[in-house]
Amino acid sequence: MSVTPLPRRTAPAKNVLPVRDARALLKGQQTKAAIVDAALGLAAHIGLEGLSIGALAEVAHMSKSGVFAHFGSREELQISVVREYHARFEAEVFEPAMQAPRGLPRLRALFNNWMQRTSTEIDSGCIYISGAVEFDDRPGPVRDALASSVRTWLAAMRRAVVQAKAEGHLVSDVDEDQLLFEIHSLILGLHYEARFLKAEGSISRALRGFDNILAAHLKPRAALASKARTIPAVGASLSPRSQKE
Amino acid sequence: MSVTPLPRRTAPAKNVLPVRDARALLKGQQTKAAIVDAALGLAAHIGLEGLSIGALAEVAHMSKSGVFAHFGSREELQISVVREYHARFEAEVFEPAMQAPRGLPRLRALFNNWMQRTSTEIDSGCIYISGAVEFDDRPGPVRDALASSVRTWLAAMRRAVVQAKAEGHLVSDVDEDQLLFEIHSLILGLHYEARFLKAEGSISRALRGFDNILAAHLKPRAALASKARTIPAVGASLSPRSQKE
DNA sequence: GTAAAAATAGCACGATCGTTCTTTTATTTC
DNA sequence: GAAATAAAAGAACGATCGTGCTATTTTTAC
Repeated sequence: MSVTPLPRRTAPAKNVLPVRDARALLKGQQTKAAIVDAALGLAAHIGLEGLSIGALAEVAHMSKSGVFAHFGSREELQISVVREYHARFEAEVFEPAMQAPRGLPRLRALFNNWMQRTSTEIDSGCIYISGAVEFDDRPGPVRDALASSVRTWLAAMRRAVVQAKAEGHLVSDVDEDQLLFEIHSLILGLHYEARFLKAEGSISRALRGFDNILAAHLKPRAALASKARTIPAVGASLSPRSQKE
Repeated sequence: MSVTPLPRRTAPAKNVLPVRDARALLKGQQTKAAIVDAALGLAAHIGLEGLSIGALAEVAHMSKSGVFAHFGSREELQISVVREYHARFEAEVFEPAMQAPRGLPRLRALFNNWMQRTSTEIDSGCIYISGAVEFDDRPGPVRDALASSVRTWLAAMRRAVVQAKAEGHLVSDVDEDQLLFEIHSLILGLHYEARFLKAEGSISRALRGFDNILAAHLKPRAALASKARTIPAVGASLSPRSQKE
């Protein structure tokens, strides 16, 4: 909500057009980021559709019009929230898992982070799940942004499955789309049980489900130690290019 | 929407208090049923939270206050919708499956009907899934009604698993809660892929997932033909009592 | 038929919604 | 510093929300 003001630039650039980088954001960009942050917290609880500019202005300690001016429309605000969620998902779920060695370990890491993000964390309402329900019958740019982000993430998971096959950790006749579907389903089951039914032990059921799925496709004695450990790439991104190497 | 008026009773009962049964509903009850029917159709598309009395009045060709008078509050309307969905779910998913012989066949039938209800049918937005997302952070009577219905249904599915074990179709060390979780997850995955991502082949992926789950727990050569086929109970209900026998 | 009762419509209320326009304040540029 | 510009606030709009109250119409009971 409150963003500590950054120190002013002591030596202003000589350019006619001011250089605005991450360290010296214009005031407007700072507050916009703060608004989106607050909006994300709100949307995690009441959904993208429940997000109202009035309520957002209140938690951001601003006027309605002050908030509105940054986006121009409620739809643009919702899209900004989706984009921000995408960025955080990438930074907190995808990137840390890229540190794990390629193949099964990385797939496990991705699944673990995904589980945590979906059910355990504070403000853990998952926009990708609640948004899917809110926008499955509602075409438009918000739905498009949401679907695009989800597909990007699912594609990343799919690549991890393909790699686990390539590394010889999984048998070669495994259907990656089927595996992806079953894994994704477990996450949805976890979210449902943990957040709505408030059931105990959902995490361990999801974990066991993951093991059950993989058990059917594990190479009997995979050359887990024989393969050289690849050094994880820095600055990994959800886009396929950087996960390639 | 339109309910064909029932023929008047030709011979009115002699009782002081009129006997009102299903064949001779008071006008009010008829229109209330019609309203709830329209509300269910609306809620299937835009969710229980998106349901507004004004929009409902419009599709029901009534005035706002005319609709409102039947429920007294929006919350009561939402609860009525949940109850109606419960009744239909029981009639269209549970009861037909009870015709199948106890054990694995019945479990399969339940899953098949569940899949169909969730993804295939017209107006197929599932209140149990959308409602879970809308009310996971919102305590109150609507959430309670929703959770109660879902738990009743999940308990029925669980009994079917237990029976499949008792019938010797599944190995005896199967964890029914784990199995139930994984099956439920498949339904959620199907709903997500089919309704939000508009993916092709979701049904067959869910079916294959179901087979994969069961494959790990199937009795090698179960006495499928040796067991006597039990005659299905008439008037089966989601409540455990009537499924017992 | 008539009288009682139930069902529905009509109207208005305060609140909140997203949005627009104008004015004031804060920040940047020089 | 002053001038130019960006950011935020303020006020108001038409719409819609759920809900209450009062008529009017329709259905019941006799």
